[in-house]
Amino acid sequence: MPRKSKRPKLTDEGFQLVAQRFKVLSEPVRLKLLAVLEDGEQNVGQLVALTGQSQANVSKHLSTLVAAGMVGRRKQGLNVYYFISDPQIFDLCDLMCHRLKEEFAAKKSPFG
Amino acid sequence: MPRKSKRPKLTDEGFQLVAQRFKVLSEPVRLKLLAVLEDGEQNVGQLVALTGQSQANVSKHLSTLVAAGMVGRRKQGLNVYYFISDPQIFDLCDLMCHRLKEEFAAKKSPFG
DNA sequence: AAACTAAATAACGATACAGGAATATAATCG
DNA sequence: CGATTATATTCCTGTATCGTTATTTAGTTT
Repeated sequence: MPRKSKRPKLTDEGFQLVAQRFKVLSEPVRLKLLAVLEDGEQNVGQLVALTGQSQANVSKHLSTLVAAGMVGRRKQGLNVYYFISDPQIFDLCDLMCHRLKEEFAAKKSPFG
Repeated sequence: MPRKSKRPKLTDEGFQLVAQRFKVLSEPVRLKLLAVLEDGEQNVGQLVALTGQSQANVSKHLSTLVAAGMVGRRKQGLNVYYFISDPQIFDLCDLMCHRLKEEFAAKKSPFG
């Protein structure tokens, strides 16, 4: 059955933009970075320690998140602090997690 | 500033699952297929016509969507009809689009 | 300035995935 | 049964991207 609420259809460019944005969230390390940053800003060294990823890798993923406008940066001395600049992202993650929780309701779940 | 609502942190496996799911939505053709299916079920031939993609490509993307549990299939004679099996997906897309609309508010927008 | 530290970038190999062309499967029709 | 139609799958090529190592840049300290 069709959906009730009519939604304006996107142009091809629109689909591409939305897809690009989903792609940013389609990487476990980036999701982990976002999750850590949800508790407050952290510098790169801290993020390396908290995620267990290499410094180079963390830096690259942070660049991606900044480019997507999801995260902001603030330089302070030698350190660079990153912070969530688009908290709406967590609404997306919540929705996704909610659905996954339903699927895993019966099994042993990776959701704390 | 930290977020107010405490959310349970995911395990590494959890992050991977969420990422996998976002990845399914990170492809313009798949988004277009979902958008078309929102108006009601369609068979592969119709989807090929409506998306302008090759039959093989449509078939492959549909497999991905089925594997992710987002669409279902129903065989009828020679035709196979696909339909949305997880309407919550559109909530995700709406959230994403809403955010993008804000960003594009001033410019010429690809959102009809 | 030289030495040191934190972070970013470059270069590389490996893997994943989109899309095209060709082929295979499956259901229908004659 | 053979032919035909709709869909799926296989094989291939190009491209993107993850992660590592090494290097570079920027800021600090002495």
